[in-house]
Amino acid sequence: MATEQTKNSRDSYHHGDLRDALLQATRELIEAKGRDNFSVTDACRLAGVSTAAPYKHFKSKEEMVNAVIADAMGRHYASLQLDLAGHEKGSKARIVAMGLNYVDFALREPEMFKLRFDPNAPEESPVLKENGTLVYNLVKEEVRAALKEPEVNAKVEDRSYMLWCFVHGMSYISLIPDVADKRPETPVAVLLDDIADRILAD
Amino acid sequence: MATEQTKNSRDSYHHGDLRDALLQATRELIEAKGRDNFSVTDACRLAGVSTAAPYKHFKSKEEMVNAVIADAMGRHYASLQLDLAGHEKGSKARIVAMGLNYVDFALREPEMFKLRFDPNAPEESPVLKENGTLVYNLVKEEVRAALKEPEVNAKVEDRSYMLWCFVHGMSYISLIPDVADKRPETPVAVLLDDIADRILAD
DNA sequence: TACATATGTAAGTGCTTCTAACTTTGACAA
DNA sequence: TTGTCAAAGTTAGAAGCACTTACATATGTA
Repeated sequence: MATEQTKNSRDSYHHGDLRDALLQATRELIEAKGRDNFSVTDACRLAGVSTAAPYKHFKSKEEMVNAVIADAMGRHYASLQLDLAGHEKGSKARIVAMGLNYVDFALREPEMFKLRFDPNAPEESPVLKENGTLVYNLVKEEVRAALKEPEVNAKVEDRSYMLWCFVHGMSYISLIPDVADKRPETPVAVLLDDIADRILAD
Repeated sequence: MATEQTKNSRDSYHHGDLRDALLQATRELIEAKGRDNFSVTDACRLAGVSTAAPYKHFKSKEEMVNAVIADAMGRHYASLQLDLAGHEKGSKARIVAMGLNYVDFALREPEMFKLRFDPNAPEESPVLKENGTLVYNLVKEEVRAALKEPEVNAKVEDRSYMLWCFVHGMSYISLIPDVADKRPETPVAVLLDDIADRILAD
């Protein structure tokens, strides 16, 4: 009897969980064809509903995409927590792990990564700002501990920002087509370890 | 008599220099309203022609945008040459100047900067790749000289890449809305000088 | 069982990119 | 000076898009 109540497949007039289905379709389509080639119509086709259906769940295409970005940030944050768990707090290894996690996510979900930092309607999405602050505070706290500073002072701010700039740039550059010839042989993890030493040095 | 021949303003059936006018309109509109909100129709309105006119000069909207990006890269390269002129070859100041130039361009033409590194149809635009290689070779040569290495070896490759990652990330981060609270008080130029020391150190 | 509400559809508006067929203009050869 | 052609505009329209309105159907609850 209980199994009768959940009808996820499209065997009736009502979908069951269209909101999620649309988010998934949106994410897959954006990741497959790029932000510029995504259309709500395509997402509807994938979910098997009419083109008007999404507007019962989202105000606009923009809001749909923003919801997908927020989802991606959730996944990113979860994977970060997982990666951090294996390293001792205040260790350089932990900082390197954070950097690697950042780069890995960019490679895993390039379109999500790019959209996260260049959304169409930034001011509409305070979720992104909160998420960013949350993660960046984590970075600063790690840097503070690694530098053995009693508090997050100007020095910690500077070094944290340097690390972020480096890791962010490395991630973005990894996504640019045709830069394979510019990337050195040295593996990403080694480069990260190296730069961490340099930035954490006095 | 000679003045009669050049008719740049739209006082006749033929425009005179529609291609350039469209490129300028495209650039202005993208920079003003963002890549996602640019339409060829708008560019036509600005240039004062019908919506079919652009297709006598460009194959598609994509090609139009790519041409505008290529233009922007030309301006960027010119400004780089200008900024380099004032500094001695092989000096750290010259490397810092390159970084500052990069960040400045991103701030000056944010949409062009973002599009340059995330175009819609990358494979169609070998111009971008050539431009990138040209500039990056400049960086590597500067780093080689600063490190006093006889040639561009693995060490030079690594350090150049580190510098690029940092500067690229710094530029991108400067364009993210609502990160003012994360940016340290320390001026960009000082941070660049600091990181250059760290990356060029043994 | 009645009904309010949530969630779907069909149809249509106005915008978009891009094409096809036509018109105007300027350049150049006879 | 004039005829012809290619270049560079035009208008009209096809196909696809985001989104709205009015309507249909299902679900939960009194």
